[in-house]
Amino acid sequence: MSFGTRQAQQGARAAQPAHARAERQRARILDAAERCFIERGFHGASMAHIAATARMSPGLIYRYFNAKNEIVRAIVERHLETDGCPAMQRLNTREDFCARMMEAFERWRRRDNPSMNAALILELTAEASRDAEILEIVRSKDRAVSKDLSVAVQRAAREEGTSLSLEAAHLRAVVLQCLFEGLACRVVRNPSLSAAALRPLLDKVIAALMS
Amino acid sequence: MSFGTRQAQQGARAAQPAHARAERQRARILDAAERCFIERGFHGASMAHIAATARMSPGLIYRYFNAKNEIVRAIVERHLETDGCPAMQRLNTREDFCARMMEAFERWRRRDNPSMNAALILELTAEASRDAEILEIVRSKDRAVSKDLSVAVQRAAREEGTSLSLEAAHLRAVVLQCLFEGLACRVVRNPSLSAAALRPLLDKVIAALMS
Amino acid sequence: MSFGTRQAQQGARAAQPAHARAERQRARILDAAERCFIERGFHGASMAHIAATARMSPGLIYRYFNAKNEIVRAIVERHLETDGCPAMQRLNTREDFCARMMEAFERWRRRDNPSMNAALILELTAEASRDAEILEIVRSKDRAVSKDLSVAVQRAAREEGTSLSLEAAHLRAVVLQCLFEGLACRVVRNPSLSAAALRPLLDKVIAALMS
Amino acid sequence: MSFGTRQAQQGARAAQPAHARAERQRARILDAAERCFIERGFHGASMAHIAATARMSPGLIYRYFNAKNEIVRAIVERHLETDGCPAMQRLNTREDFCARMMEAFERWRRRDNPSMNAALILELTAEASRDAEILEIVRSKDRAVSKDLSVAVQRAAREEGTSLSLEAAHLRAVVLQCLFEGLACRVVRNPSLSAAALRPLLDKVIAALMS
DNA sequence: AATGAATGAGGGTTCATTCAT
DNA sequence: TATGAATGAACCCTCATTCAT
Repeated sequence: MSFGTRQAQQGARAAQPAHARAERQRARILDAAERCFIERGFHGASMAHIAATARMSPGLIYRYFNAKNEIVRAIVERHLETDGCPAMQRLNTREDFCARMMEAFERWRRRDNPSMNAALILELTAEASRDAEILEIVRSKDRAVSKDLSVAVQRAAREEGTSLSLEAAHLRAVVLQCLFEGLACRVVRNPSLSAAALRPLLDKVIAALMS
Repeated sequence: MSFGTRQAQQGARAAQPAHARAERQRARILDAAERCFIERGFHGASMAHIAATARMSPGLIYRYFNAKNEIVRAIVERHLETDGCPAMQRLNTREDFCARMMEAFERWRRRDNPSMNAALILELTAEASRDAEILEIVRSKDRAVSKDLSVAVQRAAREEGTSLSLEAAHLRAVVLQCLFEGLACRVVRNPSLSAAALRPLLDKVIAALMS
Repeated sequence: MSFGTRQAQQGARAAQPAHARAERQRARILDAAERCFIERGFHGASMAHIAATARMSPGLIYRYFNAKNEIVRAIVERHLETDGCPAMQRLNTREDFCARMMEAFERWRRRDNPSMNAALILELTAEASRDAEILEIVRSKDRAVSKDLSVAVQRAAREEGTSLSLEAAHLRAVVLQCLFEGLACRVVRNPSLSAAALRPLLDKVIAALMS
Repeated sequence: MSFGTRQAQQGARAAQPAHARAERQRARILDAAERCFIERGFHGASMAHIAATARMSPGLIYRYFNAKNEIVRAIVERHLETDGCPAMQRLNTREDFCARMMEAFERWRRRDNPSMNAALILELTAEASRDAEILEIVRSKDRAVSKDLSVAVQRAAREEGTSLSLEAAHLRAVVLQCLFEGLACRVVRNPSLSAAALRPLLDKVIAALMS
C-alpha cells in the first residue's frame, strides 16, 4: 500500500473448477499468515502457528508455497493495493483525501481489519530494506499508487482552483504518503491519539498542499 | 526519538578506570547489535552474529547483558533521544523544523549513521506493537519529545506571528512527527527520493501548520 | 516405590489406534531417558544423549514432552509404584517381607532392570530435596505405599501372634522402608555384598519388628 | 561416611607457614562447594557460584583444584569419615548405637550441619555408581568404617551377653549401615518424621541384631 | 597470589521443512 | 489432497576453564 490499502480481493470464488480450490487454499493460508504476522511479526510467527490458524497441517502449506519467505512476499503483495489502485482513482476532492486518511487511521486504531494493519505496514517496510524481492514488490506498488495518486491530486487541486503539473502533483503525492505512513507510526506508538482532534489540522495541511 | 534522534551520546570515554571498560564493552556490543539489527532485524540477527560483529565470543555478551531482549531494549532506548530532547529545544523557527527534517532525511538516505537508521525506527515501532516493555520505552520517549516539540512549535509560531495554545501546539507536534516518521518510511521504500525537491513543499506544509 | 517399585505397567500396547503410537513414543523416550539418567544422572544426561539412545532426533522428543524437566518427573513418577501399591497388598507374612527385600536387592545388584535401579532411587531422592515438584511426587507415592505397607505389617504381625495398632504398624513400616532404601545405598556402595548371608539377619530384624 | 560422618578435621591452623595458607584456601573452597552442592547438587552448582560463596574469584579455585571433578571428589572424601573412624571406636553399648543414629537423624532434619547432610550422602552415593574414582573413595571409607564398626558391634554384643564372630559382627554392621543410610533417605522424603517415636523401635531392632 | 574478563563447547529448545502414510 | 510425525540445523544461553593483568 502506501496511501491506500487493498479492498477488493477475490472475485473468483466458485468460478473455475480447475485451480479454484488451489486459489482458495492459498487465500486461506494467507489470511491465517496475515493474522499471525500481525500478532507476532514475520519472524515471530511460526509455520506451525500459521497452519493451526488456517486449520490445516503444516505440510499442506508447502503444497501451495515453497517456503515461508514466499508467504511473506505474498502477504506483502496482497497487503499492498493491487492492480491500479482504484481507491486512488476515486479521490476527487480535498475532503476525499482527508476522509480517506481518517478512515485508515480509525481502522488502524481498531486493529480489527487485518488487511489494514499499521504494524504490518511498518514491519513490511522494514523488511523491504533487507529483502530485495520484497523491496521490489513494495516499490512497484508504490509506483502504481503514486501515479494514480498524482492524478488524483491534480484533480483535487483543480477543484480548489489550482493547476498543478504532474511533477508538482507527484511531489504532493509523496508528502501525502508521508502523512499517511506517519499516521501508521503514530497509531502504533500512541494508540490513544484522537482522530477527531487531528482532522481539522490534517485538512489544513492538505489544503496547503493543494494550493 | 520520533521527530529527532540522538546525536550526542558519549562524552565519557577514557574517564573512570573503574567501570570504563565495562561501559566500553557494552557500547561495543550495542554498536554491533545495531548494525546487525539494521541488517537483519531484531529477530533475524542472532547472538552469534552480533558477537562476531563485535569481535567477541557469544558468551562474553552475557557478561554485559542478561538476554538478547535486553540488548533490543537498550538499542531502542539508545536509538531514541534521551532525557529532555535537547534537539527539540534548539528549534526556534519554521526553517529550523524544516532543516532538521531534511537533515534526518539525508542521514537516512546515506545509511551511514547507524543511530539514525530509518529501517530501525520502523522495526522498533512495529516491535512496540508486540512487546509491552518496548512500547513503554517508546512511549515515554515520545512523551518527552512531544512536550519539548510542542513548546518549540509555540516558539516558532510566535515567530510567525501566531499565538498557539499548548494544546494546539501539541497537535501540530503530532503532525510534525507524522511527517518525520513518514519520511523514514519513504526513504526506505524509495531511496532515490530527492530531498531538494521535497524541501519547498515541506516548508509550505510546516508554514501552514504554524499559521 | 520406597519399599517396592512398580512391576506391572503396560497392559495397553496394541490397543487404541488413536493415541497408541504417541504412548509408545513416550514410553520409548522414557525408557531411553531412564537408561541415560542411570548412566549419567538427571543433570548429566543431555537431551541429545537421550534422543540418540531412543534413536530419534532431539526435536521429536519435544513433541511428547514440553521440557526435560517433564521427562525427569515422568521418570520419577514411573519409577515409583503407581496407584495403590498392589505389591504391598500381597505381603502377608514375615517371610514375604524378607523375600521381597531380597528380590529387590538381587535386581539392584544385577542392574538389568532399569525400573528397579538403586542409583536412580538415590538420585531421585536427592533431587526431591531440591525440586519441590519432585518432592511432591515422591511424597505422595510414599504416603500411598506407607498406608498399604502398614496394613501389611498388621497382617504379618497377627500371623506372628502380635496385635499392632495402625500407628504402631506405621512406625514399623517406616523402619522397613529404611532397611529397603538402606539396601539400595549398600548395593551401590558395595556391589559384592552377599544377599544370601544377609538374609537370615534381615529375617531376624523383621521378626523383631513384628513382635 | 556410612554409619558416621567426620567431626574433627583441622588441627593444623596456624602451624606450618609453608603450605598452611594453601590448606586454608582449599578448606575455604571445599566449605563453599559443600554448601553449594547441598543447595543445588553436584551438577547444578556452578564454579562461579562456588567462587562467590567462597568469596574468591573463579580463577583462583583452579590454583587449588585442577577441575570441578576434583572438588567433587574432595568433598566426597571430606564428607566421609576420615582416618580410622574414631567415632565408631567410641561406640560401646547398644544404646550408643541408637543414640548415634538418632543424633545423625536430628542433624539431618535440622539441615544446618553441612558436613552431615542427608541429600549429599544420597547424591554422593548415586555419583559413586557413575564415577569410578568416587566409588573407590566411598568404598575405601566404607571398608574402614565397616572394620571399626564390626569391632564396636562385637563389643556391644558382649555387653549384651552375646559373643559374635568378626564375620557375624560384620554382617550386623552392614545392616546398621542400611538403617543409617535408610534414615537419610527417609529424612529427605519425609522431613516431618518423628525421631522420638522412632527411637524405641530402632532400639528394639538393634537389640535383636546384637542377640 | 589473585582477579575477573574472555573463550567456546555444549546445553535445552524451536522451527522450517520433508516425507511416509 | 492431506496429515502430522520426524528431522536436524540453528537458536539463545550457561559454564568449566584459561589467561592477561
